[in-house]
Amino acid sequence: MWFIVDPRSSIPIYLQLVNGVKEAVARGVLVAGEKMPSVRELATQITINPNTIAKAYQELEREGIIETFRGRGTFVTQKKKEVNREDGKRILKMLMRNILIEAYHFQFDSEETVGLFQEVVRAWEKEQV
Amino acid sequence: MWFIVDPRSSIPIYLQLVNGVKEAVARGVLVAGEKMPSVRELATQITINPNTIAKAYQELEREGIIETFRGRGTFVTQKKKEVNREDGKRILKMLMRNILIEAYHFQFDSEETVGLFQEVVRAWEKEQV
Amino acid sequence: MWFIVDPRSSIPIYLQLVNGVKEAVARGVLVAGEKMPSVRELATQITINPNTIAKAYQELEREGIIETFRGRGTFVTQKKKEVNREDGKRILKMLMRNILIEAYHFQFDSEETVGLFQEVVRAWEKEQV
Amino acid sequence: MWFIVDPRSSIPIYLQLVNGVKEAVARGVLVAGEKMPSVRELATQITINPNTIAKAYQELEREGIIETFRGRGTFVTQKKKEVNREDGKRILKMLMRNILIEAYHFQFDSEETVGLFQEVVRAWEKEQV
DNA sequence: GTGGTCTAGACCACT
DNA sequence: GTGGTCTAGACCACA
Repeated sequence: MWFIVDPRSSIPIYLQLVNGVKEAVARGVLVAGEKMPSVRELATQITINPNTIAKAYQELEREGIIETFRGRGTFVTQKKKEVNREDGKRILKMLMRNILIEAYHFQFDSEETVGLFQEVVRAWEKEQV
Repeated sequence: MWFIVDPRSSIPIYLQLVNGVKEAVARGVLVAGEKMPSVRELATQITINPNTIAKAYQELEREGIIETFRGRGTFVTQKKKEVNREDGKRILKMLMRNILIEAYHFQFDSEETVGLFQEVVRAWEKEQV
Repeated sequence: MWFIVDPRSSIPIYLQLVNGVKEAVARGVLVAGEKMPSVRELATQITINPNTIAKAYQELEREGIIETFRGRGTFVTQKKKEVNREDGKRILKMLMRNILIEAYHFQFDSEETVGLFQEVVRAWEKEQV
Repeated sequence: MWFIVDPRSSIPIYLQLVNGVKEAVARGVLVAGEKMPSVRELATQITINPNTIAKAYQELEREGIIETFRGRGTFVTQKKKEVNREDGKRILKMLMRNILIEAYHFQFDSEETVGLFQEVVRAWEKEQV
């Protein structure tokens, strides 16, 4: 299942859910148009308060990943959203820079780090549904 | 100076400080054995609550980046710390995976993402002091 | 047809219907005495839950826009309804005030906003059937 | 005071707060950089649950009207935010169109409606602090 | 049945 | 002291 939340993690539960859904969509586990479990359903399934689930869903809706239809439920967004790739590039670059900093302190040099990244990419591509 | 803290950012100020120092060390701006500014000094310099600086230093000490000698001050750690590279590998892989998820939602494919990473690495290497 | 309902919109579908009918009447597309499609008919035509259509018709009847004659169907109201213009004035003023607030946050000044309003009025008058 | 909320209104309390703050800012009652009352403070003052206030503040932050500084409080945004005036124009036009529809049903003709709008604008300008 | 709103009350991280 | 998160439990509007 794509929703494993660790209530003891320092990452807020609702964010774990948001990330989980984003990952599931990115991996193809959740496909466009697919119905999401209802707030209550998911809440009982993973024994999390419904309000917390709702908060996650609202955040996901703001990010354009899912959309809710009043009275009918919540669904993975159909149409590809418009993204600002320049913004994306800036954010990705920052994240990547952070990785290099972390890598340094774990005593990985640039070459090793690039190798590791390629390894992760290969694993990721195999995982795609 | 090597730290710019943005009080507007959603990242806690003390963490911005921690990251700033880690980056400065990684880039070679701060070198092993170098004296860090005192908490009080830094606090007035960047007009941040001293408690916040202290918390950042505490965290940096916990991570083994700096060390404090009572009465003498705080210094960038001399001896290379022992790190568990396996732990590091696990953490780096997770961060890299997250990048791939983010990249997907910004509509970057794997190839572009790898390219971007190599670009960032090259820029990083040039920046080294 | 004169109603386009967007199930994605945050405005409830039944209200979109109400507004659609009110607009059609105001524009002269629907004229006094004209027969409205039956709930059932409309429901299949625009694939909306009949209950939703019924709720919209109920609201329209409450507002005196349409009237139902049992066994004969639903019609756009014939006789001009009596309205409390003072109430109307109050409501319109409040709506207009809200527009000024929104305009401010979109960085339109009063003059521009009035100009825009006049533009909308001219467009509206041309649209009349 | 700029926070009068009617718990019996059909408009959600948190939205009434959002609109109230937007109005106060537009009128100049709240000025850039000014400190907002703390969530708890406002909650006790207007006897509304703190969570509800927090929700309103979060929405206002998303809209760029206010900004929060961790541990210090919430403030009216300093720098003018970048807005998409084209989007604004579209939204304002739609709101204005709705006014014309409402006006029709209250039996105001275009001329009267424009007159009323100008009246509201004049009153608005006088109200500015 | 679906999500949205609200309350009461608790705990925590940050400054 | 500040906002952020979470729970439990309730009520309501919408389809």
